[in-house]
Formats: sequence, structure tokens, C-alpha cells
Amino acid sequence: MRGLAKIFKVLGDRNRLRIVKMLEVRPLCVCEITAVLGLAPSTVSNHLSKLKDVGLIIDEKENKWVIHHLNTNTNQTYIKELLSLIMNWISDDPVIRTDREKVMVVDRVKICSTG
Amino acid sequence: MRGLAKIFKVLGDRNRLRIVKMLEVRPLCVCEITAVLGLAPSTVSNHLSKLKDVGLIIDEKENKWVIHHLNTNTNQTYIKELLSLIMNWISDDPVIRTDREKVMVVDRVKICSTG
DNA sequence: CTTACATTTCGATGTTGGTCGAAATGAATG
DNA sequence: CATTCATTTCGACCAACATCGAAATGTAAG
Repeated sequence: MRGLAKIFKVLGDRNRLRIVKMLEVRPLCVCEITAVLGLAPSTVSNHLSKLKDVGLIIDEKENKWVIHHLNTNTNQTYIKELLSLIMNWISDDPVIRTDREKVMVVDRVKICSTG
Repeated sequence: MRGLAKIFKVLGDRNRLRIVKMLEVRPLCVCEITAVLGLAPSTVSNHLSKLKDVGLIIDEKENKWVIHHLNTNTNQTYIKELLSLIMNWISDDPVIRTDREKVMVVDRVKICSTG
């Protein structure tokens, strides 16, 4: 599939939207996202690759971890607009809220290494 | 599913996006959409019910037909923003373009009855 | 009323997609 | 170099989905 439909399909998954809303708080590594969502690492990796594939997020290596950012500085018009639409979405969803609260206290040094 | 994810999922289907882009040209009945897309009437009806379910389109009875409109005058914030995002999407997709050209010449009186 | 017909519902089918666990990868560290 | 560990890939499984044809619905017109 091409274009907008593909981007919408990627955004049409609840857990991927949770990831996007978490990345609004700050950049995160895979194991931090895994800890908050309570999914298998391979599942999270799969979601992240789809978000990356359509240009919604970017990643960079930092020490042992792959850090994932929202791709807010892209020049892809629709990515930019969709990210800001999602960002302006003040969710009344309690799951999204608690995700974001967890992101604020989660620490990759403690979570990833020591399990 | 609730909220944005559900709306995105509905928009994450190529044929439903084609329908939305066709409805930008003018309101259409089911059989007109069926003729342009080349899908079964039941399939088109299914797509339309999903678009209607999330508030992207509305319909009204007119003579023998059910006419479907884009729900551009809604007060649902995200529907409005998404519809205008899609509307500003000048597609380089040849399928979308030819769909819209067909919409301009299709006539429900000729297509539906004698089809 | 009865017929015609646009639309919807239903049941079935094949495909896609999310998820997991295990194995593979690859880079940082000792 | 060998080891550790975060991440990715792979194979399998179940659920969700797009699609169709047939049957049901409901409404407009004869």
C-alpha cells in the first residue's frame, strides 16, 4: 500500500498510538517502551519498525540502546500534520495517561539491565 | 476500540480512502460508488457503514437512493481536521485521479437501474 | 397489494495483522 | 577475542478484516 492509507493503517493500532503518545514525553529505548506497555520486546520492535517505516519516528544508537524519537522535524507534510494532530489530542483515555506517567519515572538503566 | 485509533483504522484502508476522495467531488449513492470501485455492493455498503460509524460521513434518503456525504460540518474536532488533511492531499495516485474523473460523469439513473 | 430494486445483513473464505517465544544479530565492554 | 545484553528476525498461532454471493429488508412505484 502507498501514501496516506499506509500511514493511517500504522496509526490505526492502539498500542502504536500509545507509543506515539509516550514518545511525546521524551525519547525512549525499546526496553523502556516494553516495560510500560507490558508486551514482548519482539512485539514492540515490530511496532517501532512500522512507525519508522512510514516516517513517524526516527531512531539513533546511544550506548547500548536504540533511542526512538518522534520525527517532528520532517519535511513530510502529512507526517508533520498528523503528529501535531495527535499531539493536540488531550486524551481522556486513562491508559494513555498512566502510560505517560510511567514514562516520566521509568529509567532504562534500572529497567533493562537488572530485569 | 475507541477514539483516534478507531478513526485511523477506518481510514487505513485504500478503498475507503478512495471513497472519501470520491465524496469530495460530490455526494454519491451506493451503486455509483460500487460502479466506480468495481466492488460488490455488499462490500461497499460495509465500507460506508464503517466510515459512518466513526462520523466521517453521513447519509440521507433521497428517492430510491441513500446519498452519502462527507461530514464536513461536524463539531467533532478530529474528524474535521482529518477530512481537511485528506482534502488538501493532492494525490499523485492515478487510481484516485481516475476515480474522481469517473465520479464526474457517472449517473445514478443510468447506472443503477439498467446495470 | 404487489412488484421492482437499492441497500443491508449474513455466512463463508482467504488474507492480513498482532502477538509471542526462540533464535539470530550486533555492538559495547571486559 | 569472548561475553553480555539490547534489539531484531523468524516461525507459529489466533483474531480481525476485506471480500463475495445469497438472502433479507424496506421503500417507491405500478
